[in-house]
Amino acid sequence: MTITEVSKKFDLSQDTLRYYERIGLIPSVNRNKGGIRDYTDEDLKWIEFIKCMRGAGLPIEVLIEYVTLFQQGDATTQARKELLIEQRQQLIARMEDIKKTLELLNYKIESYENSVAIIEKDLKR
Amino acid sequence: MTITEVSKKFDLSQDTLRYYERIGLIPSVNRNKGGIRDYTDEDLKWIEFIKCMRGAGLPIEVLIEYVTLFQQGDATTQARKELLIEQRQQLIARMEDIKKTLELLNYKIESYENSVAIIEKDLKR
DNA sequence: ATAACACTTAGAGTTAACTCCAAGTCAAGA
DNA sequence: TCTTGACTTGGAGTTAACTCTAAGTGTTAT
Repeated sequence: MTITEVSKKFDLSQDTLRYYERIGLIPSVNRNKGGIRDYTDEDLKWIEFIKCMRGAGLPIEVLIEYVTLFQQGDATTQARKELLIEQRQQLIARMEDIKKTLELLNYKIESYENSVAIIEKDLKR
Repeated sequence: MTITEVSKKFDLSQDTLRYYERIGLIPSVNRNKGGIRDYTDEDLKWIEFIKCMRGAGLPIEVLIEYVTLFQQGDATTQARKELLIEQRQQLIARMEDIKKTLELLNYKIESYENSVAIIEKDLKR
């Protein structure tokens, strides 16, 4: 699969895909005779995983570490697991923040609804 | 209340507090005779609100717009309400992303648990 | 064969959100 | 009086995560 196809499939710019590869956020992609990237299914799996994690806000640095550990083989499974558990904790905390903020937003929006209602009542007088 | 006290109360650096004021993210704070900031309860309310919103990731630009609208008075209540509704939408979307990612993380962690279990079984042979 | 186009690399530039720094002011204590 | 320390301002520097540019190569359509 070419970079153009991958870019469309995942809605990531070609620049971003090359950048991710350059910094080691995805394992390096094979080139064909002409030196052009040819993504394998394995590569696509990585991209999907990384895109999901980035979408939730996991830092690139942490994800690079995960990929690096992965490439070091079976000796690092424990470390990888711990890394994921740590990130899960962070995500749960983020979710709590968002929930709290959503409640406050709901409350504020409701009060705006009430005050708008009052203004409208005023207009009808 | 002095900037030191506010900084401690909300766990925001003095630099951040001054920065927020400078860019109009909080309405400007009164100074005493010596030119030193003296935060009112009203100011604290704003800081608490902004801190909550920033904690959930609302962009500074949007929050500045909200503060600006607020300072323009009652004519902007409708616009402010719409702004909050829009941001609520965004937050709900963020939350969905995080939920999806949490599920994937849970699944991955579980598989690491299983593979570790297998390794341990191997060791016992 | 030549033009058009997608691709390559290395490296510079951008954006958001701080964070730090320098130079200066002012009140309070030794 | 002198020094200490918290504060002031304006502006420069930093970090993360892209995003863009330039210069060059290789494949395809006319």
